[in-house]
Amino acid sequence: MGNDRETGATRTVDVRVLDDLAERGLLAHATDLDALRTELAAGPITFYVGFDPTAPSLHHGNLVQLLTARRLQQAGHRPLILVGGATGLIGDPKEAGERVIHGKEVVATWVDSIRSQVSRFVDLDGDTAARLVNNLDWTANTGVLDFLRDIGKHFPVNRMLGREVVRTRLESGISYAEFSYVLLQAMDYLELHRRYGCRLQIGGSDQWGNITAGVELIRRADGAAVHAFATPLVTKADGSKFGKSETGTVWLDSGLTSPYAFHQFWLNAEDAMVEAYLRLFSFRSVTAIEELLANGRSHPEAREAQRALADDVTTLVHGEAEAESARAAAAALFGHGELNRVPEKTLTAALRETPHATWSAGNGEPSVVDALVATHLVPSRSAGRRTVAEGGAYLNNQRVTDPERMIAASDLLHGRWCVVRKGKRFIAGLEISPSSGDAA
RNA sequence: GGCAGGUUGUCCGAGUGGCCAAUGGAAGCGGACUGUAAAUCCGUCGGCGUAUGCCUACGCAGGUUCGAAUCCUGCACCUGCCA
Repeated sequence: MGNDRETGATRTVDVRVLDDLAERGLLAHATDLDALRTELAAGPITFYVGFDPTAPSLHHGNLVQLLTARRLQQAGHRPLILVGGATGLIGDPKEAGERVIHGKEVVATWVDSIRSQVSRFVDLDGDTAARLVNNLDWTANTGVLDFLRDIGKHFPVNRMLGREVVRTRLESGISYAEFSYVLLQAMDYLELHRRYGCRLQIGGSDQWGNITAGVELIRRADGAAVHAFATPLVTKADGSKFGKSETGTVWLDSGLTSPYAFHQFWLNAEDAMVEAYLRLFSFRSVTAIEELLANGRSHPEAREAQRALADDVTTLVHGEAEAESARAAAAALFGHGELNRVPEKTLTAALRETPHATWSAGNGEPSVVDALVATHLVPSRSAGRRTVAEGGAYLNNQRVTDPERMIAASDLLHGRWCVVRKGKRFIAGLEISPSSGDAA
């Protein structure tokens, strides 16, 4: 990359960024690519990507756009990361139906948490420092008349009605608020274009309609030709949504999805898709990825590509230390050695990474079903009994077939832990704590 | 506006008075095989529960009946034909 941070002189840019993005499969839709390539090569440009606060955290799907912003920044361009304090109050229309509208205070707290979350993916200092923006700053004081005259006047309703989402929602119903969402997002681009000279918007392919609306608004309102491209929807090999059936949404917030669970998610990527995921989510070069896969083909059981993917993405999102802990925990728990040979310190650290619970010895010996329920591996005692009946329950990696099987002191590893497993890959720790105080 | 048909479990879709928590398919979950992958095969699959048990459920509200997803009445929504 041709930046010369040391001298602080006129920055140069990596002229190959766009080709790299294309090679990684990151360009699902785009406006005039040749024009964009020329402009990106000519010097640093300002671009933007936006996220609406619909939850306290972003999830793995948002990562594609976030990392694409990072790639563009590393290539010498200036990111504007928009967190939609205004658009989040309205809601982007989706096919499933009208969104639940959240309280303003709630959305405000989500804006805050997402702003801090987003910060770790871009560089906030230096020549190409990223800037965090909030569209509430320019919408909050916009009067409805000005909005309708300056923005609304540029939107033909017949065109708006032709949009795919709107068409499907005309059947089930769509509120005026959601119908108007596109105007807000288009206005964002216009505003960022005017304020910061923003000339490129990126986003997920589901945002493409909103994105092009902004490009068009800028053309109509300011007569300027700006750019946009959309990243693809990440899918599994069969075309279904990636990350849908695993244990719910894969959040970037470590309080919602633990680094261990996050690491496991990537580690379980399908063989057929792991190369595509590496291109999309890792910062390894495409040639390095190809080499990694070529080397792995002779011994796929080592799943080197999955490990690289899980390590890379976990490091990006949670940092090297957390990635290392997650990796070490998996090694200890999924290793083929005896669990009681795992040193106490390692075992404790590993189980602390997984879902874990404490059982007070004062409650008597827990049964296997108790352990499954306590660690939330199953939602109820019935489900726990069913799991045991199906042969899917393990205590310290030994299958348990009797639902009445009690966990005795002799079962405990290092006198306090037992490793509870459901199926092949769901592991949890149960710590038996001596009933402090009254007993003993 | 008139006539006809529909509304069933996470989804699709059978079921026309008791044997119905409801055939079948998909998804999910577990097992076998593997590699914490895919495919395949097997099992499981409303909730709770130690239980031959309890609760909730066949659009909504009533009714008939010992007994209703199934029959009757009203209401809501969807589909087709006619105006």
